[in-house]
Amino acid sequence: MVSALPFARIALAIPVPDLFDYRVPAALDETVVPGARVRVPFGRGVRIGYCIERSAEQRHEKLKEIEAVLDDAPLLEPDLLALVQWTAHYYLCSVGEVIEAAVPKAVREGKRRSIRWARLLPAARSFVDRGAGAEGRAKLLATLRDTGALPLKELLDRAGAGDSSAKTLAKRGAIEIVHAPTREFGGLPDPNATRTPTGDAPWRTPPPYKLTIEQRDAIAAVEEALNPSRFQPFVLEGVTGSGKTEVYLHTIRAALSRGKGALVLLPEISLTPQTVERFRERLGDVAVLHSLLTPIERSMHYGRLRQREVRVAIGARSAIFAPIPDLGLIVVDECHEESYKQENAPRYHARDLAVVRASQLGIPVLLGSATPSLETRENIVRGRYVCLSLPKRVTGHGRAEVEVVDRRAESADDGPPAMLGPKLVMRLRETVERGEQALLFLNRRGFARRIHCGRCGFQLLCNDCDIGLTYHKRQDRSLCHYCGSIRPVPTICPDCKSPGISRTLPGTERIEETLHSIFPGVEIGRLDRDTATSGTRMEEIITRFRDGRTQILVGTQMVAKGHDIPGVTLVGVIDADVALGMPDFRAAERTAQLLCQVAGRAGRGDKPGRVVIQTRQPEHYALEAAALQDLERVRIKETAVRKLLLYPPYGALVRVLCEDPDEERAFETAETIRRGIEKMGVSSVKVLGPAPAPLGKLRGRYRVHLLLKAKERPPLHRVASRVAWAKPRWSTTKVVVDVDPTSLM
DNA sequence: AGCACGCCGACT
DNA sequence: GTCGGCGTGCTC
Repeated sequence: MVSALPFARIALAIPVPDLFDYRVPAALDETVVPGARVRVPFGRGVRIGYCIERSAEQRHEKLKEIEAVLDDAPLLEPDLLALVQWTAHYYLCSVGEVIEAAVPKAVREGKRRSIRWARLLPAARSFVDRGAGAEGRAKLLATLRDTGALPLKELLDRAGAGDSSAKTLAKRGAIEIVHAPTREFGGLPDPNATRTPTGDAPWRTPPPYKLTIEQRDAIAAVEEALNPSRFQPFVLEGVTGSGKTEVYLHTIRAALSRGKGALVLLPEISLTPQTVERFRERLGDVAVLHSLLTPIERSMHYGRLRQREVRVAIGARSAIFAPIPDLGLIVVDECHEESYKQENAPRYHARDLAVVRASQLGIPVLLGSATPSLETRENIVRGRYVCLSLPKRVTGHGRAEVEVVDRRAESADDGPPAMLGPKLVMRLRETVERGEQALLFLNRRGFARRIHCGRCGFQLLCNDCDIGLTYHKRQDRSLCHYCGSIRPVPTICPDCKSPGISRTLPGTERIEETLHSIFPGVEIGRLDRDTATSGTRMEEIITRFRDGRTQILVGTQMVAKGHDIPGVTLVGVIDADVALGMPDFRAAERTAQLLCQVAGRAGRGDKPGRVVIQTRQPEHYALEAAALQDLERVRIKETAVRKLLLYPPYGALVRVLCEDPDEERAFETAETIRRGIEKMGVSSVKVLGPAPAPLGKLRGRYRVHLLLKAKERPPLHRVASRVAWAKPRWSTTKVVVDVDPTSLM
């Protein structure tokens, strides 16, 4: 008997800082252990919670008793329990809230419709039986030979054998027993799937090409941290096509061959069937966790990982909490991607949690990107992260030639500039005439971003949001890109009754139309949220482009990030100033990253690529950096400003957002919070605001924010914690505390 | 977060 | 008269 502490501290999915204490009845004394899922009385109902620790001290008058423990074994292993607690503390939310985000709903609610299946293994063919009980085993095998796989219970019934026969067969390698959903939920995932190889870990299919020296060096560096295992973050820096994935695959295999599991994080957007297939092809069975899974499928993958039936998990943000026993390696691909930051509670950053989880476990973590963030770069400079570079493109072609076009010069003579300037049109024409393909990027969808009166200046705005409506021509309607509300477009100005309604600031829809008129007969494609309405639609558009049917493809972020869009000989950036003009201290960095990413699509096969970037600020360092494909320039340029203003990576940032349908209340709340902070007298924490957020109103709620900055994190965390757990004066006001915000909108 | 209690306005 | 709006407080 280990401990018999009389109480247990339970995490519930309620946004209060404290755990809830309960008395542990004698019957449950041995099963209420940290990580156990329990049912407890709460208020006048019951709830599911998680034991965080046992305790000796009664810190509450009247304690209720735990009603039941809901699983045979604790649901959360010690490693995840530690991660979940760290997350709650750091991001200022309750442990229960983190668990709610970490564990699939169907698992939390115990809806695991998974059963034990028996499946025939190849070894059964050459299986020679001997010893006692051979008869039962033979019957069992014969039954299984007809079907390949059966639910264990059904198999035993049909064969009239006991489950000890099955156990023996499993031990001798003739069959295996795996957890999988019941037949009505899809049965075994793939009866013929190869299990993730362990032991000698042979490739399921061999590598497609010989590794470069840089790849081999990178793999060796990670392997060195794998054996013996130690905490070490690595940054794998390399452009698209430089062979990052091959490094992931080799290092994962190295982890597997040491009996360890591996976790791969990808941005949701690049978690496509092709990517997943690539991992499956080489590694065998992997658990895939993405947003389109049904609850039961999620639950199934969760169970298979927990049972060690699969040793590799691939998933988006929330997969950072995947239950992988003996985790040996974490990979975060495209680690600069902002989609790793969750934009609602718990507002964690999966890339940062990956480093935390690796540190807690004492294992290496591999952060891959062509354009690592300044935070990551700074960690390299400070020697915390080891940088591994893959400079060359495996596929051969060299760096693209980048032309930065000054749109002010182009438009000097004849009136307002066309979105497609003469230089870009010329390059497009050359490309089309050569029968090659071009990719055009504009970070603005719809036909026109601004609908306004040419006479009095009236602009059509959203009723609920502080933003102008965008005209969409195909639907002939205007819509709000934040709340999605739709309105008809007036033909006369509602203000001055003049008939001159203008639609300016062209988006991708408009560009597509213009291209049709400039290049009649040429197939033009468009890839944005309006055309790629589903995964299938998106694949269709990309496939048409890959096949060469589409000659020019226009698109938003979608053409820059993720998605397997092939290289082209011309990449055009229609308006680099869109990203540069964002009201955010990261605007320059983001612009440079984005431009480098689109430019990275230029060059195909042995044909060199050409990039044309249109801008009104050609002298801006973000554009210089993009032209030279050198993000280090951005880091060096930004250093002074960010140091001075205490912005990351030279300071820690917390954003406090106050929302209320009443503007006055939103502002008052922010003001009260500011005064409260000042009263704390923590001089090292600087408070900016209250100020209206850049999106001053969203979905009918006014938004006022504060920005808290500090050179050192601990005092900032203390202040932020006070703010996070204080109750606002009005029940209609929502106060959001965002630690390490990525968006300041 | 839920959920109940409680206190004021406009309906059968 | 009461139905229901949401503002307030509590949950171990």
